Amino acid sequence: MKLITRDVDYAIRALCLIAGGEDKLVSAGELVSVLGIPRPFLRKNLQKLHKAGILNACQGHRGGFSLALRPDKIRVVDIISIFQGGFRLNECVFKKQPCPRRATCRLKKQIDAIGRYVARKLAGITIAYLLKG
Amino acid sequence: MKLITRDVDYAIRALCLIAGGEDKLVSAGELVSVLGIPRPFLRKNLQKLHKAGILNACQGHRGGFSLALRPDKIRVVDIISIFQGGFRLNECVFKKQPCPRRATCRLKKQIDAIGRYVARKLAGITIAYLLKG
DNA sequence: GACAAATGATACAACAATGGTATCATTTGT
DNA sequence: ACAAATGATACCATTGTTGTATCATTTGTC
Repeated sequence: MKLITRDVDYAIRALCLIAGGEDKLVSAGELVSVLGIPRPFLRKNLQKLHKAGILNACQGHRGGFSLALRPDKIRVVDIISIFQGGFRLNECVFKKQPCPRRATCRLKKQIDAIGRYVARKLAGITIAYLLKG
Repeated sequence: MKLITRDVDYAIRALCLIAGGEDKLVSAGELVSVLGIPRPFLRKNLQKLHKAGILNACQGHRGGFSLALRPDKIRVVDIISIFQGGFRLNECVFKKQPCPRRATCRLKKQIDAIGRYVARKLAGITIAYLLKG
């Protein structure tokens, strides 16, 4: 039950590095050598960030990636959404049926509230925030 | 990234029912017929709750389960711990190495704080609370 | 004591999610 | 033309979740 999975963690590290480059293009190769992360996995994940509109990509020789958004507009909750198809801590275990008992629905209400809190917190953490440490 | 998995959900429902029985023994069969849950799975999970000291079990004819603790002493966070071997929302993705970059550790601090908050909330939800809805 | 109804223990299996590989096509600076 | 980069896609290994199956043991009832 990890909040931050590997792909998300890698993505955040990569975004921090790319943000440090100040609009200079950063290639997957450079990121791999700095981060020590499996290259094909990182490449796949960078492509996802590109498709999601977080990164600009330039193909060809001397190509690479740069941020498509300002670092203070890139939020951890968005990265999680990209890699997990939306952020929810509280998917109902019973998708079809209505919850069989009231007690469980009372639980669901609490879990929903916790989920909203976590999402709000994760929306407050941006790449800019992580950089200025 | 579900906070409540099926086994935990089933366990909570079962505990609510058993708590309703007021120290009467409740058998797996009764729980199955009320909850509509796969019997062998429920049985396995009830055994876990027994080993964890949440349930008393009586073998033999007319046997079954009863609560080993008062309903206000059984917390959702404990049930999660039993089925997932401890509650943590924030396992470090890099177990061996220290976190390679400071930004990531700054993230970790935030995630840790969120994890503590969630654990505290889940410790506030007890079987007694769910029943008195 | 025999029997049936219950739990105890344990091993196995199907499925999905996570983490990672491999390959080939395409683009582009030199 | 060539090399260095990304784009697209398919595949694979490991792990966690969600069960199933089996047999042994206990115990109330006849």
